[in-house]
Amino acid sequence: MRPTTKDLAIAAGVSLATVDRVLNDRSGVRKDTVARVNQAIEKLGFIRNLVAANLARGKDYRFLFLLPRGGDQFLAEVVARIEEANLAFAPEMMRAEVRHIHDSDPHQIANLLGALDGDQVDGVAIMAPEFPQVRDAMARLAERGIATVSFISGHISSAPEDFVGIDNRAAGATAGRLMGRFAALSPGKILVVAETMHARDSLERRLGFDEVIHADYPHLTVLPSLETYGDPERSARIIRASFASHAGIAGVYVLGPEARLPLEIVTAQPSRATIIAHERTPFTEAALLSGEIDALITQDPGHLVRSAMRILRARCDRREILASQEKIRIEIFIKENL
Amino acid sequence: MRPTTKDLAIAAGVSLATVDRVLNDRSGVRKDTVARVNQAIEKLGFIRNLVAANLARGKDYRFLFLLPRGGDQFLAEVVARIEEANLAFAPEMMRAEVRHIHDSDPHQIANLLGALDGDQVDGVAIMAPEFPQVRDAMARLAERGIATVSFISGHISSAPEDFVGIDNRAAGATAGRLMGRFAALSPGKILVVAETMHARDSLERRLGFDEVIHADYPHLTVLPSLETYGDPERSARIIRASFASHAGIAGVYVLGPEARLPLEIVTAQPSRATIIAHERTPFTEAALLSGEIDALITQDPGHLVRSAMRILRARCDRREILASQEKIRIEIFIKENL
DNA sequence: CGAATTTTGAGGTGCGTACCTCAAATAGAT
DNA sequence: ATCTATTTGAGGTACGCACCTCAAAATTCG
Repeated sequence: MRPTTKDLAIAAGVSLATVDRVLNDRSGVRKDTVARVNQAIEKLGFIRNLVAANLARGKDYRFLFLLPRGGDQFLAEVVARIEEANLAFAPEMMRAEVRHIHDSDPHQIANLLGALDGDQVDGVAIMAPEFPQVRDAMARLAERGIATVSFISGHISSAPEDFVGIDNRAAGATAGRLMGRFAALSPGKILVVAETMHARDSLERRLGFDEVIHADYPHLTVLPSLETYGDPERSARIIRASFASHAGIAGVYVLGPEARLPLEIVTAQPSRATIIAHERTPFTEAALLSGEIDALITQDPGHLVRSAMRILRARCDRREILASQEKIRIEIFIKENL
Repeated sequence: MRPTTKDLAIAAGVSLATVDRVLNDRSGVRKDTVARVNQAIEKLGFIRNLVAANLARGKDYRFLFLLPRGGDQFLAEVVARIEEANLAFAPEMMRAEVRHIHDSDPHQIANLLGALDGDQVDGVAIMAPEFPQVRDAMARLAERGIATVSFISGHISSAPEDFVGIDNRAAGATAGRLMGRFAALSPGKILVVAETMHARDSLERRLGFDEVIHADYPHLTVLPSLETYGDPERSARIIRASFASHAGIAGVYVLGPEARLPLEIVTAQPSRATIIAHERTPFTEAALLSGEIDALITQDPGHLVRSAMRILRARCDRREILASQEKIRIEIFIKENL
């Protein structure tokens, strides 16, 4: 049987009350007494029963996901996974809600974060670009005892366990390598399509992509990024124009999470270019199976969500996380392993 | 606040004892009373607090992993992940032990399973080939209230939630597709190396591999599988012989989880073949980074272990599992996304 | 040295459920 | 209607811990 607080008290020669004070680092215990209790913890291999602790505390964990407004399919997947996680984690007393933000308005985000009530929310996962104001607001939340993580995008410079997502540069490099290996050996041009290149994520992907292509596939020329701004007409115009003016387009790399728009236009072209896109959505999945696109670089939305919740919870409990479980992989999907 | 059993009792107009009987479906409750309680559950949206339930029951979950004897690096990874999972799941009162078996001796395995004591073990994850005796023994365990899952290999024909692992045919197909796309366009031969082709997993991988190559890359010829039997001398001999007798080997596909032996010999050959192997181990990882091999098809050992434990636990609690979390992915690693 | 302060102990209550006992109510059989 | 078997209720204890109070003990300070 696992040792309990009672065993600890006996072993340390103190009372239950003192053990309790040490465990929950409440004040009013002399340093050497603390040391004695900690020694007993070591010696007995005491593991605090979080289950019982949370029961006693009547604690439940309430988390908030701040996601950009706007409806790309990837985001929809994320939201669906949050719902799913709510079911899965309900027995463990965890709950998450989604709130949408304008991800280009740091002021609004900072305000929202500042207004959060520690009694209502235990942790926040924030998907937003890296604004100083947001960063500051997150720091202040931490001071008020509300846990935070950056989610999918932004603030990657922070410690790895403060960020739930992939290294976008590596993701771009992965795309680059696949493009290099999949595309024909003969010289050709690569079209890069993004919703916007203002997002740091897109820049990093492009960076990683270019790096690999330049280094190892000099016969391929990467064209300047096309930006769709999410506008169907603009997309159609600029992509068609590119195909028209550049003969020999060997590959298309669709950077952003919303691949549908560009893909519909690209696949309508007569060319037989290698196409690589990001994120697994019903649309990209179908396109991969039908052979319209060649590979998908993804991160698992379910994993992202659960990881964020587990990390937030570990923070609330001041517990270590299991790093290997929380590492988000850059996944490669082709038709066969979908 | 979430409704408790007390609220349920009031809402159903029965006592706590009766609610308890219904929840844990103990006998001694009339059908219509059961119905009344269930209605109250629906109406209040009662979610049973597993945390409190397990506390009250003083329950901990003790699982057993039956793994083949023998020391390939992949297996070592699995064992390491089990250790890790023990730490991570300790607060949730789950524990797992490893026991090694002779995976070619169904009799011994069946005996071992038959001798398991329901008071000592709550669930078993079994990694063994598909023997009828083992299957029967597993069925008998289920009758005695001990949960079972097939782990990584074997009994894939069972329901998906009885099997923790990947579809090896799809994994082979994935390898085939990558081989087809990575290897040069000119005709060439593909060497396939396995420890043994007696294992069903190997057969399925080969099957999937061949399927893709034959269908889409007719210029590639897949040679008969070489079997190393885990013997270094034999491996060296047969692999060198193959390289000597076949000019133009364009690719090497290493089937089994123990890639080290064949890889060391293959990479010593002067050829510049595309090399694809399975499983991520310190060795294959290094080989991928150094460029000696081109791609790795893997399943995440940590995920496998945690998934098995979560599934076993859900079975013990007679709970649904979250299928999307337990789906083991066929991962593709190249240098860039390692 | 005594007073003020800090540290510690003992004990209680509650979290939501499991599980047990004993008695009471109800149903079914004769 | 009487007896028996079944079903139900009331209440208690326990699980391991959090958190509270009050008093006793130890320590520090002037």
